[in-house]
Amino acid sequence: MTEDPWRDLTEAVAALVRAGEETLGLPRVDVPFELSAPQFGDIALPTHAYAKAARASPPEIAARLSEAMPPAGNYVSHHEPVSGYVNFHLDLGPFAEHTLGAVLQSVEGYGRAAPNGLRALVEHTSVNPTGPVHVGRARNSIIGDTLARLLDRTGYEVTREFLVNDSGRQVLTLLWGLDNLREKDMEPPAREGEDYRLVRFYQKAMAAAEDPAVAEEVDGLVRRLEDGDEEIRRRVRTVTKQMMDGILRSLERLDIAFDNLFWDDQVLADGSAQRVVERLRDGGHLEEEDGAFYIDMAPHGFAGRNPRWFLTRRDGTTLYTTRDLAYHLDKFGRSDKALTVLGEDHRLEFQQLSVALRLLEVEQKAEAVFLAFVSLPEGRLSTRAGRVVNLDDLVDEAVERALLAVKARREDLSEEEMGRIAEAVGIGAVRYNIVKVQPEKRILFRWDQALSLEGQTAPFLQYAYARAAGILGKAAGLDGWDARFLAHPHERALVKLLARYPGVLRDAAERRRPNRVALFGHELAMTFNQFYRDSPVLQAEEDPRAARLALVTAFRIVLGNLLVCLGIQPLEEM
RNA sequence: GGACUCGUAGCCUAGCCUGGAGAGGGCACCGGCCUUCUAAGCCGGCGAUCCCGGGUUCAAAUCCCGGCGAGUCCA
Repeated sequence: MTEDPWRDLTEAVAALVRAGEETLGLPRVDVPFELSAPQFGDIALPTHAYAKAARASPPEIAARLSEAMPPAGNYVSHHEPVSGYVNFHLDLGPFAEHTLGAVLQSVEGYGRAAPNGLRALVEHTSVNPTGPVHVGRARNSIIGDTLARLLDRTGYEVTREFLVNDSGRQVLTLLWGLDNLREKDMEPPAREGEDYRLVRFYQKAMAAAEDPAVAEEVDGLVRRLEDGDEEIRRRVRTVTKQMMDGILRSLERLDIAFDNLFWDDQVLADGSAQRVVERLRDGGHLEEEDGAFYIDMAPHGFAGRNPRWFLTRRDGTTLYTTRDLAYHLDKFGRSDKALTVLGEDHRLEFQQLSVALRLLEVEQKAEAVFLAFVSLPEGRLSTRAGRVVNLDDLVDEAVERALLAVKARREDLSEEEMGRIAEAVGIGAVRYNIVKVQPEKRILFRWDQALSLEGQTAPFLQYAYARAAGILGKAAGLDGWDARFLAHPHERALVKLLARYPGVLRDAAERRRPNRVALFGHELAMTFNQFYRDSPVLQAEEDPRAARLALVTAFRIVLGNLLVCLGIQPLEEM
């Protein structure tokens, strides 16, 4: 049984409405919705939908319906008709008791659904290992990691996976660079780490590959790898591993980690990529042109400039798409839900992949979340062109700014404590500023925006958490409390938000909108700040004090859970 | 040429799936609040043709159609 106090309330309201409908002989109408304006109560039912059947005006219906319903219900103190709506008012005492009780009992478990017995595989980041993580890639990592956390909380057994593309042209171009370019001809690396050392070879090699002779050599490497040349395979793996070390270390600092790295060359080595091509060919789904195989997508509703989806090149080598197809089949064998976080440039390809999976008569469907690009004022991010903002630099800068802020207000803390807080604030700010924006929305990267520490940001939430922790640290603990002593509008608002938290997580997970959690967190923290101003806790009379302490305790638990769900560290002080 | 995504105050953004009560938040700007639990905060003010046009509906930022602009893709 999963705790969800808000659902309990809406069900109680629905029960009243059902009773009223029955008495009046009205058809059943769903969805009581929540209110934006508190002066109208807590939950409202618009009655316009009844108008036709009742042959009456909404204000009349509202009046009759309110009259016909039982005057109160579970968690509902009363209701009244107001110009076409029935407004329900929650009975704050019992509802607060129910909500706070649920939070205090479940603690970290509050907002977490019971295991559903299903395995979810979340693939994210999966960039070509050709250079350090830049902010565009990091958007994928941050949103992917947050989605994984959300699915975990909605009951899935989650695996986080990174598809390492170690058999594509890009990586082989890098390998060519290592064989043919000299380090002493290059600028020193921008930072420490193998990824920063190697990316210079990649950039120069890509430039060199403009020359057809060089491109020809790279093609040769691609062919040798596909033909099973062990030496090439081993060397690619070595380079890729070095690069991945740097990439994973950058992400680790943001508390982003993977359960599994899937090495792309595996589907070549074990023959599964070739087998997929054969299966499609045997099924009669492939066409051929000069030895290259493709699926004609035109019958499947694709009408672009070129509706052919190629699986192999003329020389028989596979394309990225083919390997991805084989990889998906592998994923399906290991999971009940396979979700991939992709750049929006993969949209069409993903649809084509889905068609191919259908042709293969695979039952499970691939799911994807698409992200719009992050760009700089001077253009798209490009590792190849060196037009990037590296994640490491962004994080360093954020932590540095956070450190200045801590130093300015907390001279009492030790250097070490200030450093710890700055790290959590800086990293939190970076994650939050990225995750708060809806995935489909394009981001124009601006330093001041990415580094912002005020307003709708992680430190705003962390600060509210620290304030709550501060109060609780000074209180002796929680004995008996009576929720009926909560009465102030801000207390009511806070209880309602705490009650809604489990539903918000579920909704964010189902709709793949992690930004909703981030924005809900802001609302929660903002409401707490108002409560903090208006309702003194420690100095209050005994009964309100106990009730408010329970509220603050519950708030700290819920905001803490929310922050962890966003990969942001809650801070006891800041 | 075709397809998909986005368009909400000077700037950023929520709401759109599932249509309902003066379109919610943040930044910037102006004015207030630290002798009481941390001012990374709070309160007030300024600021919106919800891209444009049509349609559906008692009711449209939200649904449908047609434009326009931006982004992305079509070995």
